Amino acid sequence: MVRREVPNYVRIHDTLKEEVEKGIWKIGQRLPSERDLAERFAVSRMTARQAVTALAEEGILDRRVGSGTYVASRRVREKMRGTTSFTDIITSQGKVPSTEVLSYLKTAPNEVECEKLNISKKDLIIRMERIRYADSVPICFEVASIPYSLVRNFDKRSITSNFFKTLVEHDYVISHSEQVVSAKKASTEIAEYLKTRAGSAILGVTQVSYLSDATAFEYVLSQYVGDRFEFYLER
Amino acid sequence: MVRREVPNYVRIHDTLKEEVEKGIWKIGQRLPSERDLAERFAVSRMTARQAVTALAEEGILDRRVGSGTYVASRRVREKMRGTTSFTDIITSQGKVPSTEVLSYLKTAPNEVECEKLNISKKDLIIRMERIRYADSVPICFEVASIPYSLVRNFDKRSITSNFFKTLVEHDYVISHSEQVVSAKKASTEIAEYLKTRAGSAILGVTQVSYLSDATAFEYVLSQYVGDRFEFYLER
DNA sequence: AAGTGGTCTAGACCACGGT
DNA sequence: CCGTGGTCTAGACCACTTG
Repeated sequence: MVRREVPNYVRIHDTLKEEVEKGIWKIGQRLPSERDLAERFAVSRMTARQAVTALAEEGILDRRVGSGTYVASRRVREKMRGTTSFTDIITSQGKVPSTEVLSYLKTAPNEVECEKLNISKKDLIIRMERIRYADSVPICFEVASIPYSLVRNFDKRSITSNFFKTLVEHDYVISHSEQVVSAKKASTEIAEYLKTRAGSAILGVTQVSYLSDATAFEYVLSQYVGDRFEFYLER
Repeated sequence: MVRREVPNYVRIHDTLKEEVEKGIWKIGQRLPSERDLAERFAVSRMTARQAVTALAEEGILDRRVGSGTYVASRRVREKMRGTTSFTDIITSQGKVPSTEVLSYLKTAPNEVECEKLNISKKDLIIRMERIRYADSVPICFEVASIPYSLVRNFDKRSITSNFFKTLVEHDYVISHSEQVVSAKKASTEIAEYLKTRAGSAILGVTQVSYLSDATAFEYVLSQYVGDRFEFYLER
């Protein structure tokens, strides 16, 4: 066996996923059987199967016993992704997302930030306030806090825009996030930022995101204008 | 091979899960290796592995390469369960949940109900309005709609209380649900039901639940008092 | 060095669906 | 009937941790 950096089943998974995205396999179309895929990739059926299993769990493929494996509908595929990023959600609605950075500070963490990020009061954080827009309409005000130790060597732009992507490019492995969703009323300050009235309904989301070693790398407090945004979830 | 109703790996999964719940394997304790489990259940390692894989994906077990498979912490296990039922959430906060049924009708569906439940205007539904309490404090007003065809042979009580359990007992297989979460303000009527002020913040959740054959079996519109309830999610 | 989980093989039999 | 996915076997080698 040749020395591999990536397991065969991951390679097959990625290849098939790419082929579905490129439209080589159309929605609803039947893929080659597991036996044929095994032959194509020169692996055993169990290995090909492991790749297909992952794709089916991601909602990209749909298995039917006795019939075959099919490309799942786009609707199912998008649903399976679950709550996606702000950028993705706005884009999928045919609108143009944008972000205004109101502030960007290197500072000492407050008590909530210490607790959520599991750091000490002596540590430092980057704290930034942003407003997110869809077609120039303000949708969300958010405060993001990031341990400074993690981003010491990053430039500002790689933190303020697509921070997740930056982390991945530096070989950090993002694991999961916890969210708490609640409803409240807009404060005068927030209402002004979001061009709505004080006391209007706000959807509040606090999110803590973790790396694979269980380090909390970001704590975000978001406030969405109630009548301009809603979350879709599936379980 | 003996005729099986249940695959071996499911049987092994269920047995191990039960043993973890009973405390036969304590939190943090190492389980027998996959090879030992295979021997114990008289199956191949791949089959034992399939059971352990499922348990690891459920967050019940924690695999460590080169070390072993361990019982995950309760915290992880509970988080993995994701948003649980109202009853579970309230109970876990040490409060007593209760439900008041305001109305229970067999009636024609409105347009939203037809769309969400994928039925025709000629079909009938059961529609019920309920208020849910934690320690006698109103938390939520909800309207639930269920296709009548599905519950023709059920008595009222088996529908109004723990409907999901009733379905399972009648061999229906519940698959998944879709939810949309939003924030709005309380109407005068809802505020009265929930003993709060008109215009106070409300967390709105609409949920459509599906059986394994993709039949929608329940559409629920819930309105939670914003300052008495919040949702926890993990992805 | 010994044991663990991660990956993989080259087969096999089954129930189910009709591509 | 024939091909499909679902399940299963009895091995194997690897990289990793050290119970």
